[in-house]
Amino acid sequence: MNKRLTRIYRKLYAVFGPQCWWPADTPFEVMVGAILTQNTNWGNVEKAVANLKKEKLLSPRGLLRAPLSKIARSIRPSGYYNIKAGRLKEFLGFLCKSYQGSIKKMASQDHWQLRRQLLAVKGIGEETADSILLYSLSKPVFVVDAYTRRILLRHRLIKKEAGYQDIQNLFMENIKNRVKLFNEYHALLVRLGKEFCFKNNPRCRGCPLEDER
DNA sequence: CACCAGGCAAGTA
DNA sequence: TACTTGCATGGT
Repeated sequence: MNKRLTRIYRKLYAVFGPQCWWPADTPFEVMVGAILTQNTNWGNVEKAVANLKKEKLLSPRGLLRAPLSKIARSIRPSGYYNIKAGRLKEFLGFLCKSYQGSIKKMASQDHWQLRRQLLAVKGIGEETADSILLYSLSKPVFVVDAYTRRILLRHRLIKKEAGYQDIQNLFMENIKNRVKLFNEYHALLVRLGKEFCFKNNPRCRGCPLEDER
């Protein structure tokens, strides 16, 4: 157990409390949200998801049936809407071909195997795959995103050359392998990042980890 | 006006 | 392998 990572988690949890991620009504909604939130503000994703619900498109069958143009129109607020509409279709194609459109069948697959399959889908990279595994299917996989990298860099826990796998391994080899822990830890890092760790403007004033650096 | 947000793929050298 | 670029909306 890495003391530093454990201490940071305890401190964040003490300050912010449980984050209860992922904010969605169904596992499928989590998967769709994971694709829509790529390099995009979450508030815009919520608007897109609301549109999909309104159009009755937020289900495997709904998205499968709908033409690309209709999906694109619905998810417009989330940005990159043409790209993302295609990515949703790609994902649906995978879900149907490999698991007959059944989330349940998908969930019963070994998660490292499933991770490889997801990465083979055009439009699903490491963060999106891991978000689906952890937040939709409750698999013990740590999610790494831009905030995670930025925060670890500022605390000198990683080098700037560290890749996704390096960062994921750092967590998975040094904290307890629990879904609940992975879930809350990543969500807390995002929470911290949103409030105190901007790209070119680290707002250290008042940051709960001020004395950690 | 500039910059940012819970990335990814494709092109280039 | 290691950059670079396109994709796009909405908030600050």
